[in-house]
Amino acid sequence: MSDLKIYNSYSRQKEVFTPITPGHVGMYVCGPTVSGESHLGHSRPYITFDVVYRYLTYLGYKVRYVRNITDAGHFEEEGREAEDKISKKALLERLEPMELVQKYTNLFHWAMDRFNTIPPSIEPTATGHIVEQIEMIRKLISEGYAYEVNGSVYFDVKKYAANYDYGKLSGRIMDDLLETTRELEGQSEKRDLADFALWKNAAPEHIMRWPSPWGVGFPGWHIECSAMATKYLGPQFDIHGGGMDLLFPHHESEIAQSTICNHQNPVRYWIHNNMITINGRKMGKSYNNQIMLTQMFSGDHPLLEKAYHPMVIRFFVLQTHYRSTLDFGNEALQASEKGLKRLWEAYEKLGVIGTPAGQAGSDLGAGAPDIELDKKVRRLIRELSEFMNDDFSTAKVMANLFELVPVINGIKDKVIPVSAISAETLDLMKISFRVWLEDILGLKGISDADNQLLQGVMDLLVEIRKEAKGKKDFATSDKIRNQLTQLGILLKDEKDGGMSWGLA
RNA sequence: GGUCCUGUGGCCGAGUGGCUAGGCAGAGCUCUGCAAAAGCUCGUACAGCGGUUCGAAUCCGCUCGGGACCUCCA
Repeated sequence: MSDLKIYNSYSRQKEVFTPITPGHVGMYVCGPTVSGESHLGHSRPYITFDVVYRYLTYLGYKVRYVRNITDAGHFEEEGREAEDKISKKALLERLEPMELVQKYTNLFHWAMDRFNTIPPSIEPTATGHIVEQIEMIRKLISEGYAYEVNGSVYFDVKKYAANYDYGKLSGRIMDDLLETTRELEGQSEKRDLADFALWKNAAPEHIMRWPSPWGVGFPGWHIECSAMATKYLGPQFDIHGGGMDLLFPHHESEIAQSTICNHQNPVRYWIHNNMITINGRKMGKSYNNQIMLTQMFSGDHPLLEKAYHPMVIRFFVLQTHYRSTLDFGNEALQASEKGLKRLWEAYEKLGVIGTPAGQAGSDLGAGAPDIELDKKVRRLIRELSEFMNDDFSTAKVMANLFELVPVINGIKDKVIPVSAISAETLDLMKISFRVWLEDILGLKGISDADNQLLQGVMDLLVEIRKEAKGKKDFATSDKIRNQLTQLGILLKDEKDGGMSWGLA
């Protein structure tokens, strides 16, 4: 169906993508833990996999995209009581646990919408799949790979490692794991330090709790993904994505659980995105260096020089390869902002080239065809697919789109005659920009000027200014432009006598 | 300590051994009533030291620096 190559974290090499069921793709991506507000770091996986989803769809695959909401809260915070993060905070904020979870889920959805990410096909919650998780744990016990102690159930990693390749995904060596695993609460009841919890007995103060065959408790962190992925995508599916920080232990454990339960390796292609760093360090709770998305959008954070539009962040993320780290910085963000504006304006100009509105039509025939230019344009467009097929190289895709910008501006400003490129090439450019910019990269313009009323008022002002300019009444024309500038509206004179405007 | 990744011009970043990625900032020029925008031109960067090679940012070794995971984590 395509020549798409994906870097598979499991094999550590690029592999040609071949779906299990021809024409269909099952993709699971680890979603957010909604015990708190999403920060800038969270934008990376969801934007990355949104583009993966969009591209697979563009290639013609019918994709079932499953992304979970972790709302059951996790535990085992070192040194503390086995207290659920969510329930603890709930007490502080005097909210019901589910009320809190709902609040952050809504906030997450709001941010994802602003990023223009397409909602997943299914967005299952951990709390909504307690039954499935319990069922899976039962199965693991009956298979002999899990054991119960004091109302908790653990996965027997040592036994699994003896028969399967535990640690392959994360490059871990079993012997090292046994030595380097830290002392954690509840460790004593495990048979081995490397074992992980499938079900935890809930202490009395623990608010989130469900009855189970082993008593009242709550599910372990890794089991939800295995249970929900199996339920909606089957015992083996095509793509599993998530942040690199989830490689171990989360994804390694998922493989172990699912393999025992379903008797096959659950995932064909593992895709992991790299981290967003700030001053070279990963953004994360433990580092206390996070900038929340609400703060990014509002500019309300000491590290932010200004507010950044969600599309600027999306652009920023896509300008680098998903497997590289991306370093946060005001200068870099502002570069993205200007870059996006330039690209988007060129895209809008492209839309009217060759039409009566954009070109007078009189000088359309002027100038000889520029074979070289035509070839260059076609090459740049052809390469877009090649780059994307090479493990989603969005950075290169954008570089090529930028190389087309001077061509578009040149034609618009009549530095390059329209006739330099063939009508077919012009059409190809128009279609390509729409498909790549909007459909695949999922970008949108930043300007909020889609207001009918404002549009009408601006048309009027532009009209008056044109008249003033015609009479060489520069006092009036400058007044209009300067006053608008103060209001945050940039008015620009075009080469062809027209005027364009946009919000600064 | 173990495993792994990484070090590119002012900033962010592509880079498959030989063919100036790209964006932003900066400089000059053109266009323009002025401005903005736009167009053209410019910086010869690859942590350091060795090695392999006709040729290395790209492969190997060492040194120095940064980071990730091993604990919740996108």
